Amino acid sequence: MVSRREKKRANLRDVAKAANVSVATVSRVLNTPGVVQKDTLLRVQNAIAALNFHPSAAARAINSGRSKILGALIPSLDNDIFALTIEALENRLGDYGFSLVVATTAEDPIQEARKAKELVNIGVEGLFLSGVSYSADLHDLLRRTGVPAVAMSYFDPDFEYPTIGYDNKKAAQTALEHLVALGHQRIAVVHGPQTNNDRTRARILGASTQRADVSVTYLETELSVAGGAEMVVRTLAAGHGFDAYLCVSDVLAYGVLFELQRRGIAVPAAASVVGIHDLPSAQHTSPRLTTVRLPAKEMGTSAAEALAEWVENDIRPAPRCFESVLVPRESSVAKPAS
Amino acid sequence: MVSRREKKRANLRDVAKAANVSVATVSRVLNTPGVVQKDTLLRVQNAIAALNFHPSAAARAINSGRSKILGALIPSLDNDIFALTIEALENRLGDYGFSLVVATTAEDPIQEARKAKELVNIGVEGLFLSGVSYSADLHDLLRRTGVPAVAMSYFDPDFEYPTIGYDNKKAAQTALEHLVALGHQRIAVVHGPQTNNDRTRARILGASTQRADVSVTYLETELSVAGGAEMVVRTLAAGHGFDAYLCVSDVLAYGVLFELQRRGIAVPAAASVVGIHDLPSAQHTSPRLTTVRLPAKEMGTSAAEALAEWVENDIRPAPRCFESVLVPRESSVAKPAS
DNA sequence: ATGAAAGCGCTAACAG
DNA sequence: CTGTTAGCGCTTTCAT
Repeated sequence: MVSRREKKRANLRDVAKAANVSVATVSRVLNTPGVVQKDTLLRVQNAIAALNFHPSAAARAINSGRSKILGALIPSLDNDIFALTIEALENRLGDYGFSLVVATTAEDPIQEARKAKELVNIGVEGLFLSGVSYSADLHDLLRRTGVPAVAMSYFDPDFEYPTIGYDNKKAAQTALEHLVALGHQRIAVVHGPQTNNDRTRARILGASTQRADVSVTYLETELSVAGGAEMVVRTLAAGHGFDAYLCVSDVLAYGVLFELQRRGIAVPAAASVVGIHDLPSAQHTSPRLTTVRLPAKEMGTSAAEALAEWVENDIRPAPRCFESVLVPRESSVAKPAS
Repeated sequence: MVSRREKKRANLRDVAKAANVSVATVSRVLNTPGVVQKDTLLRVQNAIAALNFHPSAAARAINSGRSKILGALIPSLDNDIFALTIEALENRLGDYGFSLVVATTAEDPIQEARKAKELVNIGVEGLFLSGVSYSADLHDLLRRTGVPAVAMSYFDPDFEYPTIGYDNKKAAQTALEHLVALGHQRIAVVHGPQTNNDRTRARILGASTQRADVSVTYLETELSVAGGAEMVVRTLAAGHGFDAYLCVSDVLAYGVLFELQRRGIAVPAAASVVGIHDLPSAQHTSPRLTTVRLPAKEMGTSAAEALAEWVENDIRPAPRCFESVLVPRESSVAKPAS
């Protein structure tokens, strides 16, 4: 194996020498090509190509104070929930010349703060947060360093940082109202851990009703397909009989749907199931999943633009709320008169 | 809003001044604390804390030539297939002090080469590749720059770069043999696009048999749940009658399973379905999905260690092949005698 | 329009 | 054990 330091990369000086100009000129053709004479420009560009020169990002960063790197703090990649958003972020950021470094936090504030610090230390110019509940440590870090940050997946115009997300409470409300309108009265709300998860808490808040003839039972489990399945096993064992399951995430809904079917409980005939998110596969389950669509991709794209503009042009983005919309499909149906 | 450039970050010199030592000493307490005297050490550390000093990654990189950043080129985050691996990569890399920047390529060699170049330009010290088929451009880039790279999701001990993955052909073979052993004779092999995807090609190769009494039909579709579903719609419309569907990825299997059920074709009674991968949710579908387990997480962890060691200690990792194992579940069953 | 030269924040000899 | 001093590769005045 050849050593990987065989021939060192060409640098500004090399190019300057080759093109018979000063390093300053080379730097100019790189950054402000407009101000250099046509023929020198060409000569330098040729030298650059010939030497296969690529400016060192580090050296550039040290001078300009710009790393062109943004960081994203996300709970997990374990499920599709964030993957779509991350992909959208990365794609849009590319257009702005930013790279994205991803750090997972497992929804743990300690880890979140630690990873945030690492990101700042490697020089990220901005941060994407998931939700608005973060530790005092993270808060301090952001204040001290002044690193711009936008929070995604949540909307709160009063939050310290711009939020680009959706109204989680309303989304859950929409789902619940759908179920109530369908005549369901004993409703199970299946959700993930509330600790450190403001999205979940907001959705739980939304999944409630004043109506006396409707009972809502809140069931906490792991935020995963497995968690949803396990919840069904547990409620059935406890003898609960629910008309409908409102799952605060599609991932949970999948688990609930599958497990109900496995137990011979027909969906939607014997129980309705609705989710929140509208993951790509929600329209392919059998029956297809009724859910409230959260525009993960659009949100990612928008957040990317917002933070890029902020970092690049110092224009602080306005908070933005994407609408969530009910997508009625076959997993929910009117309760048969009993 | 306060400007984010209010008070400039403290630097080495500031700390040196505050601690009444030279910059070299400060640098030492940062890198080789062992060699500096106890009390000076303390003094410097206090100054560091007091000034809230954080070394500049860029400056460090420019000197040491080390960015402590690794890049990953992956086809997509759209489905769970790579998400688990990425998460494992990121987690393990953290232990080595490396950050991970993720770039998606949409399985397009042009994009792959472009993103690889970007990654190299921002100074990544190593690259994670997905599979072993990459463009001449990428190849050149790697040769020229000498950036270490490991290829994941594929095993080929003769590949130019170390591969850390699994035997895709064998995995498909395992799945097919399972189906054949069950007595199935008309088998549909559902797969994603072969173009630029060596994993898919290898699996297709594996999903074949010499037996004259078994017919295998290859069906190409989009690599997604939607693709699997659409395939079923198409084959049914064409009047095909298959005993079993061998889906070269769980994602496809989900789509096939769901769509068959929607059409009233009972799985496994009327048709068996098997996948490859064993995604976390495969054990929760109804019926649970028979699949061949590919250890995505372990592979990610291992690849992280391999590349970290290579970059850090210049020890080129040996190729590594993880075993795939059949996980028989309820979606496949012996063909009823007809 | 171009060049000379002074750094950016840090590491790494080399002295002491 | 600690300080001095060169750079690393680039951007940026300030001259010319």
